[in-house]
Amino acid sequence: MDGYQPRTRIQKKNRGAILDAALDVFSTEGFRGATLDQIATSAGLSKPNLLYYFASKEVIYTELLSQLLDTWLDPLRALDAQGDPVDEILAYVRRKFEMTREYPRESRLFANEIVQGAPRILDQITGPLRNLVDEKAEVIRGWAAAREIADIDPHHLIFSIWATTQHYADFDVQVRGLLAPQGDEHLDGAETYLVTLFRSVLTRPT
Amino acid sequence: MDGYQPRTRIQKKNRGAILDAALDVFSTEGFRGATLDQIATSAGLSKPNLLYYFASKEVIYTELLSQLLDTWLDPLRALDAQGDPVDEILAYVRRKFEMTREYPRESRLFANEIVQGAPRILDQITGPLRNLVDEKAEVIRGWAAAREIADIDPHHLIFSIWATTQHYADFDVQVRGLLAPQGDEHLDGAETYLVTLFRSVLTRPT
DNA sequence: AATTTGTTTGACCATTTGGTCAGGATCACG
DNA sequence: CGTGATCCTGACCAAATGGTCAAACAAATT
Repeated sequence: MDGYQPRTRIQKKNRGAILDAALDVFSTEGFRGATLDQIATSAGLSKPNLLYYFASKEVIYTELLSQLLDTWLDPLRALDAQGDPVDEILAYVRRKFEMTREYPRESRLFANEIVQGAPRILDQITGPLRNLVDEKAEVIRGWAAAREIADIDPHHLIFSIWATTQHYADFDVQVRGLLAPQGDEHLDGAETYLVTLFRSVLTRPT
Repeated sequence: MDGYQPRTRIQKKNRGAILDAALDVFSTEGFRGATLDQIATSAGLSKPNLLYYFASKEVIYTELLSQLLDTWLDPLRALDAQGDPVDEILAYVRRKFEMTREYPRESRLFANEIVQGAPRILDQITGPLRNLVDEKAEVIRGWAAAREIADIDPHHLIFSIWATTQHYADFDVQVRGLLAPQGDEHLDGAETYLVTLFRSVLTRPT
């Protein structure tokens, strides 16, 4: 997505620090809400110095987004048409959940972007994402047709997997507000519940 | 939440236009991303005129949020401990889905606020929302204990209902991008799917 | 050590933006 | 019709913000 290679050790360090700080700020403030000063300070740099490494605010943001999208699709890519249908889909649920657990900031960055109409990522959605989703939806449809899983719409199944897993990252503050004084333990309960939820609908008698 | 009563017909008209315009703008841009000029123009007023009706940007925003939260809770409030457990929960799913279908902008406004850490609504969440959720979760727990529904965690059930229904409003642009050239028809498929999903987990053999 | 290359900064700028204000226009009502 | 209340606007302001630039400073390289 971006041909840039850090040339020096300082570049590597500072670009990394900037992207990490930017992820913090963008994911909680959105693109417009974030300021270069915030990002710079959080990265331990001055604003002009930050702009020495990245040409503009926009460039930092799109860099983050494109880095993100790629790893974001990995769990779905790994869905194997040759495997056991129920196992494969439930394994996908688990991988997706692990992802939001491991990378909640990335999830929120993405959520911010989409909720606001995906102004800078729409082509990625109707392009690569759509291709992958259509491909895997076809696999799932095949399983349903062969009666290896219940007869359900693959796209809506995928949407519901995304929605339920990402919810714990994107709406984290609400979830914690409702479950306090629990800490992170609820995430284990969530995973168990979600696997049960999807196993139920996949294996439901028809 | 707000003791204001419009005194004249002009006030009624203009305050209404402002709130409607503000809902458009805030729900797609977030609080910081929205500008008073955008809202004023979209409402057909000048900026100073807008500020004649509302003291500040913040006031417009919080007015919207508090109006919203109240109606937002209605579907859950209607969950009746005396009714048939499965029917009650599935009816709740349908009501919640109707809500996001009818008020997608409100859903996105709320999503924006929560994703960004709920800075201006957190006390509403840990207060009224939490009370209601705890109350209804207790009802559901009772049904599960009486084996009238499967044994599942009520809170996670509620979260998954929220997540899946709101997904179609909050991630609307993504959903459409992946389902195009479909128009709004997918929403019927979504409702059918969601009812099936939750019926499956509620009635799953134990 | 000298020089080239890479890094950092303070000062600065133009634009955007939330908000103010004095005065003018319009409306409601006696 | 007159008058007080309501409504509206252009001009203005201070702060915030994305971004520039020349010059100082540090690292490598020879």
